[in-house]
Amino acid sequence: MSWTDERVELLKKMWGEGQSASQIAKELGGVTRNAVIGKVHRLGLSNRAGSGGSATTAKADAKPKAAPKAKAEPKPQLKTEPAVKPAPAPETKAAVPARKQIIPAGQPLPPQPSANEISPEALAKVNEIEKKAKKISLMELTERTCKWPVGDPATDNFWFCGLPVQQGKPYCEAHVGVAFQPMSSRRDRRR
DNA sequence: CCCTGATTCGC
DNA sequence: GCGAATCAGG
Repeated sequence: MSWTDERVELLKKMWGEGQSASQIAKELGGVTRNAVIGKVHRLGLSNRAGSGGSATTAKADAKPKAAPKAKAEPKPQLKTEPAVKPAPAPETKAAVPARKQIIPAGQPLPPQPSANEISPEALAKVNEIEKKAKKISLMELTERTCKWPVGDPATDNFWFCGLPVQQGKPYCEAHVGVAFQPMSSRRDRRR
């Protein structure tokens, strides 16, 4: 794969939007994130518009041989929020009323406050991965384990999914699928 | 361990 | 110019 105009365009666009190199690479296909980063640098747009913060940028030191070269080209651009809204994480749902079986083990209805319609596909997916779930305990939760609760916390039939989370999200892909619905999951019921 | 971007250097 | 390998930080 070569860097055609279109691919470069997409690269620029995504980079400008703050997408990570790996995401860009994935989107483009046929290239690794290294390639993307390399290209980004060659294009001279290494620094993104004053992003607040993360990035390990500006680090050219402690390296054996390296001529410090500062190449900063201010690139004006508007940054539009990608609309990544944090969703309420169920996490530690403490309060378990005296009632027994609140949640049928087979069908998790976690954080959704209001009745929420979840696409059947997503649900099916969840049920499937549920089998593969690592079924970890609260103590075993880490930043990278899916924190989707399954079962009744009041019983020992309770566990967390524990599969690898989707980066930046508290859940694995399948659970992200049901936790974050596009917005209107309603199939327009023709009326 | 997962991810990020940065840099170097052989091709 | 390209990008894998490597580095460095979170």
